[in-house]
Amino acid sequence: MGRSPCCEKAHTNKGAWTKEEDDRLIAYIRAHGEGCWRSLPKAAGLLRCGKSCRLRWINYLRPDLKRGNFTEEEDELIIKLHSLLGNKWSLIAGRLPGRTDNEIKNYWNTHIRRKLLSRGIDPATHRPLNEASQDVTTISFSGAKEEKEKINTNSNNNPIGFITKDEKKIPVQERCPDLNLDLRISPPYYQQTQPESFKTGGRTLCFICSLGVKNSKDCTCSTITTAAGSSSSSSSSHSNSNNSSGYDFLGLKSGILEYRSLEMK
DNA sequence: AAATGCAACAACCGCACTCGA
DNA sequence: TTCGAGTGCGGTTGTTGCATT
Repeated sequence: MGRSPCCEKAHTNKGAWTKEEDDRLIAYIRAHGEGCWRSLPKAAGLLRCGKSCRLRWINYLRPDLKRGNFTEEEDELIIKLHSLLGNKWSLIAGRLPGRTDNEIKNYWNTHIRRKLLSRGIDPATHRPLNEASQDVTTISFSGAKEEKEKINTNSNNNPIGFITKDEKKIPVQERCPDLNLDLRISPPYYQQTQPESFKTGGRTLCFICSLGVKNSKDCTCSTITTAAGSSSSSSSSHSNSNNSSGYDFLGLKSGILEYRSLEMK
């Protein structure tokens, strides 16, 4: 039993949008608001798939979009965020008002990658190119489960986590080359050493929450607060993450951009 | 002027996640 | 608890326009 198609492909237009289609979509969303993308095309009189309408609106027609070239500040911010978040374009876009994930992704692939390469930096690892092949232990958040399964699968044949390639055994170390946080695994020390700005109202935020991600399955606030002797829940940490004493991620509150949550558009 | 190569970006596709019945 | 619809995300492809030969 396969997945049902998102739309009836036989009667939908594809390719570039016409001015008339754009106008219809804008008019419909102005009148009825966003949402119900599947039923929108029919209601708006468009021969388009709902996903296509959503994409067109989000990436091109939304009134709050900032068109035009990226500034040098935006460039640097994207690089910093990419070094922290990897290819999480929607999260990166959440930090750049008026920019979309698609736009940033395209810009990264066409401009920034080359810019970093010309600086001698590997765009995937944000390390000097000549260091790229060195042993690096990285931590992945999103793919941790899958990677664990892969490793378990591999371990059926080689329990120490080696993969075989062209008769060579290569240690599996760089599991997420695009998210190199240059972190080291060590006993927790945040209780003593974390700067005050990393805490909210006396509570400590996990890394995920410090990024502004809400209700993430990767959130470890409860673990941390327990460890810190607090009885507060992770949600209370979340609710405090935007207050005046919240973590100033990348100095955004006081720096280039105003702090805003990473809630999706 | 025509052919070709390349960069930029809009759009598509498939998978994963969330949520309600 | 399960399942399906709806939606979001990231990777990839297709199209267009400009530069070069």
